[in-house]
Amino acid sequence: MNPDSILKNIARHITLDEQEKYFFLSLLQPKHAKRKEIILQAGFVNSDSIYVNNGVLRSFTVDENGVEHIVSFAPQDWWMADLYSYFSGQPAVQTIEVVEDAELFLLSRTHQDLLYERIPKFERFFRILIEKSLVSNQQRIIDNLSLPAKEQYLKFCKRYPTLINVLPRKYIASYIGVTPEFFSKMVSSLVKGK
Amino acid sequence: MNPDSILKNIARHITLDEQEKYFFLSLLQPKHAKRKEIILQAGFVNSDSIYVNNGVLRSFTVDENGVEHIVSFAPQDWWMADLYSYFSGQPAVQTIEVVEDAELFLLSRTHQDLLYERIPKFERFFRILIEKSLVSNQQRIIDNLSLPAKEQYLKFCKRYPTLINVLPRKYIASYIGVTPEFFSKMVSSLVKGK
DNA sequence: CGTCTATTTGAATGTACTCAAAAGCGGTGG
DNA sequence: CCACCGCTTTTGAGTACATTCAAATAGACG
Repeated sequence: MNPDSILKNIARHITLDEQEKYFFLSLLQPKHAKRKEIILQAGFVNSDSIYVNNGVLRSFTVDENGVEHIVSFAPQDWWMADLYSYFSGQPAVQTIEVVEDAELFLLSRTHQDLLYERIPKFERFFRILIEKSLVSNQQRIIDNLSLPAKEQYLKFCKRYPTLINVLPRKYIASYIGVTPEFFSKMVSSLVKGK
Repeated sequence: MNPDSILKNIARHITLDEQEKYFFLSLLQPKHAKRKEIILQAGFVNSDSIYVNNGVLRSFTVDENGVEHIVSFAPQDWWMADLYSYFSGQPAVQTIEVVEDAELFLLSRTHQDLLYERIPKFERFFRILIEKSLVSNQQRIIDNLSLPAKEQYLKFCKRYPTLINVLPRKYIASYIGVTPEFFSKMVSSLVKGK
């Protein structure tokens, strides 16, 4: 499995020499995973940060009525985890599942701590990741409060153009927070004009 | 203005000696602010982290129809900022306003960087703060997707018991994402029994 | 006491949901 | 290659949740 992409991902924020690169890569656990495969099951502790080398993941919760709610998608070059569980050590509230066959790199919490110790720059790297997630989560909350479903969908299209034709529509519906039925009607009303 | 509370806040995550405490406090700018006062105006760059020594703040955005949407409240002992602006240096999307007369400590970005340099432990402190915000924001997104307005309100009551009788109801309505009119009907239907 | 703002109430409307059923689509095995 | 199965998407009717607009009522403060 080719680690070029993850090294490039890191190089965007911090600079590593050859030895550091090597050490970092030695901490990763590569994993191939097929569509529908569960990477993390809600209720279990999430002890890995997951990097998506290619493929697509989704994370979701299941409410008391058994309805799934998609929290986020992770396309190529994204990191994913149930951060609540990851930070607190408590059982995860989210499930992480493969949407499109994927090559992943797993970085365990233990290895991550080791990494911080040996190459403190990585503190900075992951801090920046977290900062960015926080900002984008906040923006999502704002959109949720401000925008009707239609506009949230349009925004989604702009933001994840590569995902629109890859994801089942019902996943997009769930992400936006509407039923698949309503989503279908909404999209067809958009196409027809207005 | 008494800095005991902010020192206790920090002591929850990192340990400081007397000299470090003194240095930290020297970087803070105390500020008294009255109800309705704007601490940060959307459109301007947010270059301070704001600690609420007492009183209450709110942050909100204004949509294209001029409707306010409350992103978060900061009661006593909380930190607040427009993190998008703070991290990126771009104009803020949120406005921060005083809800109850407040005593604040402002920590400028410059001073915060100085702090990181002189007392690296603070990197850890603020990283933990950000991690916690991220987790709670994610939980809010999940609630938004999963729960009807009624249950979101009940959850809000449990989570911020001290705020319920302090905040104007229309602020809580806005935070939850409903109109004040609907909120009023919803609450009275809850009181009457189901 | 009067003014300003927050809250409540009501009627009409719109947005989104539920349930049921039909239609589409992709893969698999005969 | 076609028929069937399982799953996704669409369609429609009826319903529930939430909004808008207008107006009345209640509170807070000078």
